[in-house]
Amino acid sequence: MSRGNTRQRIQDVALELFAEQGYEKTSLREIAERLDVTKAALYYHFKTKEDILDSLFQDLAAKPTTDLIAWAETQPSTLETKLEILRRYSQAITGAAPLFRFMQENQATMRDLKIGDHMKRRIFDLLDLIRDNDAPLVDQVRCSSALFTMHASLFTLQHSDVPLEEKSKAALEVAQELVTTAHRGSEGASHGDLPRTEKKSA
Amino acid sequence: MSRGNTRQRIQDVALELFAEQGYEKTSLREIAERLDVTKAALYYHFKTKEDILDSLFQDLAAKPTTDLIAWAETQPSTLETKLEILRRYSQAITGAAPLFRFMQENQATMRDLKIGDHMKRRIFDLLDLIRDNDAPLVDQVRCSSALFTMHASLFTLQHSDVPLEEKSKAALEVAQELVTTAHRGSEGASHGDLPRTEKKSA
Amino acid sequence: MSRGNTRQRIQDVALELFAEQGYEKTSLREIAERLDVTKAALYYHFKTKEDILDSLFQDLAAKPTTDLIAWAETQPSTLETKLEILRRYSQAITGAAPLFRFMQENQATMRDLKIGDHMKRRIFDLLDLIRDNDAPLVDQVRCSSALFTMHASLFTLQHSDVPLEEKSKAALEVAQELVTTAHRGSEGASHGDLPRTEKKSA
Amino acid sequence: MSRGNTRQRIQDVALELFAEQGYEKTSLREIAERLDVTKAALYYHFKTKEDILDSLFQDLAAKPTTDLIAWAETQPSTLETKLEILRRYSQAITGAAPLFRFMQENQATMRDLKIGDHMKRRIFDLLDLIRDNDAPLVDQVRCSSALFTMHASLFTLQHSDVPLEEKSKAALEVAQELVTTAHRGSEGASHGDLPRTEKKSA
DNA sequence: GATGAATGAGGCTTCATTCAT
DNA sequence: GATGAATGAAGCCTCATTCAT
Repeated sequence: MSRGNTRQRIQDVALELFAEQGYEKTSLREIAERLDVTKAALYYHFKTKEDILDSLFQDLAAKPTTDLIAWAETQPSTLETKLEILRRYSQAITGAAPLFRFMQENQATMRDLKIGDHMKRRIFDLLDLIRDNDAPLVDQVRCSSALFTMHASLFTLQHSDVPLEEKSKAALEVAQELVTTAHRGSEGASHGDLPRTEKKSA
Repeated sequence: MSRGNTRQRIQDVALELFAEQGYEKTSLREIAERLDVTKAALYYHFKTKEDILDSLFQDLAAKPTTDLIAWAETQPSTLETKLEILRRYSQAITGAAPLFRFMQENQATMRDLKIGDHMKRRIFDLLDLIRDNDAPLVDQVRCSSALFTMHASLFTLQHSDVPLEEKSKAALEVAQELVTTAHRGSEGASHGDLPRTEKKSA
Repeated sequence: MSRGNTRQRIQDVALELFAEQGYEKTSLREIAERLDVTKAALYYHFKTKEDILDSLFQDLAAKPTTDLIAWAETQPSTLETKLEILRRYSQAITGAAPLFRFMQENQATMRDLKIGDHMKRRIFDLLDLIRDNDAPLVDQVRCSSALFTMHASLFTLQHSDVPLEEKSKAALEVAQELVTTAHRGSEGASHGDLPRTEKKSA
Repeated sequence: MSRGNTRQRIQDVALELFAEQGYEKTSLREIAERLDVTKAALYYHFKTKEDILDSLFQDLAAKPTTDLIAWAETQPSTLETKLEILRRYSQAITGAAPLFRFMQENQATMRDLKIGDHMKRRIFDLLDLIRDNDAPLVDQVRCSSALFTMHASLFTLQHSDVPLEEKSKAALEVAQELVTTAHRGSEGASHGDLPRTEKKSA
């Protein structure tokens, strides 16, 4: 019956509960009960509670974000690259939505967790690829905001009627618009026409 | 020395610790020790742990946001009004920064707390005053994003060198820009002069 | 009923159980049950399990041994002094018999405990006051043996019929004899005949 | 490589860890990990944790001590015999040093272990062969002390610079001296002045 | 206005052991 | 000859809360 899949099942249930209730409020007892297994069984598969979370991070978020950053670092720092970074990041987030939701909503907790540091570093790396450190503060905020928009729009608000994918698409659009504006700004320059990001969707 | 101000001191320390470490990870023991007082003393001033948090909310966030919403509801739903809402909200946030930071970073926890509901309601009220429910999804995301931008820019990122007030100002600017874009979009078409917030950085 | 004496009662029961069963095999649950109190109550009075043991050490063994060493350091390093050290140490041990028995029988455990170090240091201090570092190995062993004799004779063997005080006295006597022999040896001296330790009593 | 020797390797590692850390604090997990084997493998070779210890006792200590006692029982109860017993016991101890060290340092634990009883019996048997039950208490303590001296001198003190064998030799010498003194005393008989050790305290 | 003492619930973790394969 | 998976018991500890004083 419970063949080799227990580890996976633990991860599934844990992610669900962590995302739903938060890390602290989810006890190993609860996870175990949900799986009809003893707490000790969890410890056969994972060394600590934090380890369960770490494994989720490794399995769901580590590779995509690492790959994205690696790819981005080989690209020229053009607007097109930045927009593509956002698009790919949007995909990464959507592909591991519950985990990213968890991170959004448990930031205080994350500060003492290994994955807190990991993620922080990665997000800063992304940010650095998107923004220009010499640009005016407003432009930098635009870029941060681009990232937060994607995080927050998906999880914080529950336009429950709208499917995730549409929200994701809309968030990406707004994020790209923000980065475009920032990019245009830091380039200095005069160009008659506005960054009509809306064109894309037209 | 510690005359009638113990209640206040409890609030101060609690807010500091809640913001720094999160709600769950801050124990009453810790608060009491910091004040050189017994846990039981806390219970003389507050009925429960959650009560301490609620009192902070009442004292720091309730009035400003309630007032803001009340005021906003008496205004016409013009772009100017919306921009003013953002400005005032920016002030409210900055005036109670640690508390808002706490909310940002403890969203999962907030879900089971009274003030979680309170704040959620208020933010949705604000959102409703800013966005047009019939507008395209992208515009709605712009408006949400405006709010999140103000929340997130202040607390999540540590441009530690930049003073809070400048960050606050920049965030407001981006937020207003987002709402302006959204507004322009939902109004359909023709409007002679854009609220070119970008001018400032020019 | 349980007025201010709970702390004391915890110590009493703990010492009894630690001595009887060993440190690891005595659980806080057991101590609590014996006192008809909850485990949490123990934690009101002591920060950790180890703390209970430490407090016993402080209350029963620290002062006597510290005093003894302090006194001994003010004395000349004569045989009389050494014999008096043994006498006083014998008293210290007998006065805190269960604790010393505990130490004897839980040496492996003591290695990871704070009091392990403390006691080790103290015993080595005593040893240094009794033996001569330049003396032949045999004499050094005599001195160590003197100390061990007092420890071991009291607790390891259960001549259950013989009262503690007589055992204590006999052990002291043997210990003093050993140190006397050692002392005579290190004093140089020429004695054609074998180290007839027996001479001493002649 | 690891042919039929796994059982042996388990014993080796277990003895090392038991002696180093104590019985309770050494877990089967730790032993298994050191051997790069699963805990379950240990159970193929031994029925319980205690069984591992017992096997060590059987393989290292049982035969030598049994033989020693058997031999001693065939001998006349002269001083020479006693001194020879000590010599042989010294060899036994030195030959299984880690195991004897373990016993020394885990006496509390040994009380609930099968080998605790075994060893206790054996040591008492030895003691009975060495001492005279009708002798004065002091002489009996001398004999116990002789045994303890050999145990303790080897393991408790770390004259780390002195090689084990020299310590062993010195300890044996002191032990023999103690027994000699005791023997001369219990022989009662005619020697002008008794070993009136009590004089000292007079 | 606050303390001292205690509780009950529950947290994470570790252990020796089992058993089907 | 050994593993993989799991269990049940128990360990230490922390927490929010209560209440008599």
